[in-house]
Amino acid sequence: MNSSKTPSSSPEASSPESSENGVEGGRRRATINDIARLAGVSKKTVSRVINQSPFVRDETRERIEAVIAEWGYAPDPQARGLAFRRSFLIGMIYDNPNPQYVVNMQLGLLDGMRGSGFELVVHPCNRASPTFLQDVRSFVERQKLFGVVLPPSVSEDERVAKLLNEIGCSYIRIASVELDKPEHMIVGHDRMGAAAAAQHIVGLGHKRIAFISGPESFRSSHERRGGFEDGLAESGLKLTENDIVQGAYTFESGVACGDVLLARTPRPTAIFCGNDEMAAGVLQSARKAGLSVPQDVSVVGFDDFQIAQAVWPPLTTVHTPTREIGKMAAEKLIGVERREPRDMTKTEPSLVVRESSGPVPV
Amino acid sequence: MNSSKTPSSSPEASSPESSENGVEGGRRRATINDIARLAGVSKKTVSRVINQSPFVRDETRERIEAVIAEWGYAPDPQARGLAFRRSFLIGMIYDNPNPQYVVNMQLGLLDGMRGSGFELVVHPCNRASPTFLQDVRSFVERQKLFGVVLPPSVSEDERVAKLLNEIGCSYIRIASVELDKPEHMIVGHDRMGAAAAAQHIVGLGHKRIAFISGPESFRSSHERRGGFEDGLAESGLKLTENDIVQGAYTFESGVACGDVLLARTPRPTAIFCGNDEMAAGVLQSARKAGLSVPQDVSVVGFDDFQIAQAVWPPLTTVHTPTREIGKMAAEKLIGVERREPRDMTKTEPSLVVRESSGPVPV
DNA sequence: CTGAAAGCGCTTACAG
DNA sequence: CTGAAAGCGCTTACAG
Repeated sequence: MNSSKTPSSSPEASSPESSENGVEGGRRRATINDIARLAGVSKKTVSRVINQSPFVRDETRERIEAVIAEWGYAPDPQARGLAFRRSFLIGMIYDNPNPQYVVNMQLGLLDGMRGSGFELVVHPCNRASPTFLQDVRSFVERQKLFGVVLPPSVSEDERVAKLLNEIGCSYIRIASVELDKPEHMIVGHDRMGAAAAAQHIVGLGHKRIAFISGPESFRSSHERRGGFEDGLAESGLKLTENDIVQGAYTFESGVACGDVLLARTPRPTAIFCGNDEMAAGVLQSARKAGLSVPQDVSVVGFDDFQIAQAVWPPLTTVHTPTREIGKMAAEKLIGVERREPRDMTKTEPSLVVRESSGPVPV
Repeated sequence: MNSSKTPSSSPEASSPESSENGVEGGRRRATINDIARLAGVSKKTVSRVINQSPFVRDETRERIEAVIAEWGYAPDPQARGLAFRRSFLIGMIYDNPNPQYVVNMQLGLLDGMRGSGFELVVHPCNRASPTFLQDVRSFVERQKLFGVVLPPSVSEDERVAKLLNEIGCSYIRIASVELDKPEHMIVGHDRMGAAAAAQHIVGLGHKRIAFISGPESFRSSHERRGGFEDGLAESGLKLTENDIVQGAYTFESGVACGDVLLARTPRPTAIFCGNDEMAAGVLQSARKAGLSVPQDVSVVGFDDFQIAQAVWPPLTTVHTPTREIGKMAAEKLIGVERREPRDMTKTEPSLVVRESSGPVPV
């Protein structure tokens, strides 16, 4: 059994390399003791400077900071974490299947953590696993995580939030609705984006409009549908039961739903899809049916991931600022004070008009 | 200046939450001292069990393991790392711009690390930055990384390998050619995949064949080109200077190169592209020129990322087992002994024939 | 095969 | 405003 729960390369077991590791290029890294000695103070005072304590005379602080800078000293996060009983690691726990989303979210979190000394540990998971909660718990507890960021759909799992509260781990939930206290939330405002899509479609003169929804289990499915209906309502339009088809946020489900909708008589002249993947699927379906987009039918997506520009015609879609949202989440988690007030418009979705939408056919 | 190099939420500065953190749900986690006491041995002996030392009597070991299991004890990686002078974190340092690649690589690394107690810290970087090497160095040294995995193109940077050797950090380079000692390499065999693509194209009867290359700075560009030429050579065909156009592995460069190639007289009847992105671009270009794929021109890609199936027609391409390669890299780094011998065919690229390639037009 | 002492590099009370 | 002592949870020599 090599599935032991501890790293297996131990010193006593067998480590051929360990002997040569002592002889590294360059001199030993400075420690807090070195800095204290060099600055002629106790290590506690150096510690105060590191931790930005106000109880240090300016003169002393400057002297210490000079020594720190001269030696390029950086405190050991491991030792600091051991004493703090809390590491300087941020966990991202997620099950979102879209690579573009995942990568943009990671980049955003890293943006928000830059220069802070924190590092990002990634932790994909499976919410359906019987050991899911136990996995999350042991991940958080073993690493003594400073905090975790939860994108959808993990963010929508109340069991996870409850667990995190119980074990006293800071967390930020990213979701399309306010699911928790404000200090734990970054909200995406999917409704606004979907409403903008509705207005765009209505503005083009469409009346026979269909909606392909994401899966029931995602809050964003409901928000995007709700926002779309809000937008239509402004022009006095509304979706009937029949106008809504249930997809699964996948390309294949988009093809299937497209097949259903495009076979109808009368055919819808515009289809709003819960995400780009499904919109790309509808494009595929239209091609099979010999229909032109947007001449015969307009198609609008949501997310503005790369696929939106790679398909033909390029998709009109709702851009979501995933990376910016990630940045905000990280900043909130680690408690960064911002110079400028937050510009809320930067995290709002916005409509991007491309070539997959056009006037209603005559 | 909040750009201090240490986490800013310090106890002395201002931490409103810190007081309530002491009162967490449930009892304190067990430590090595608890286990030692409960098992009636010294902590050193518990340590020996944790580290799989052979110098423990079987009876003693079993008793200790029983206590460990009963209490669900897991050693604190932070304390262990402090004593070891080495953390149990694996870094992935990368600059590959493709989200699908990045996510699959991460998943593969995680596959290889599962159950080992290691965690994955992600570290995107910019090789062109003047502080690049310094950034890598301080990341590795500060976190006392157990080791790092370098996908292309970071893996191709000799300065990074040199640095890592100097500071004594284990590393695995993932590349399309053997750039280093075998213990530091996982090789992708891009040549084989490109040769298979050539054979497929030749088999379809094509003679006027063009190649869109990736950027000079990526080794894979050269390997894919070389492999393609090898494959053609088997049938006595060869590429002239004129048949090769230089792209940049991006969708846009694919469009541009497609525009150039498809405007020629006589037009090539088949185009092999260095990756899927560029192949998707060529599809776009063909559409603009009013050409049908594969009736007028066959297009073949490389990678088999999602885009290959989302475009129309779906791309014939070379599938690369990114995730499997990541798994091997992680296993090699942490020194996992494998039950079965490695199945090399699992890391070889393989041709996937879809609808973007067909017989040469008559 | 097993253990007591010292140490990894920090921070926490507690003094002054 | 500053410091000496003890401790965070492990592992390393060194003994036996």
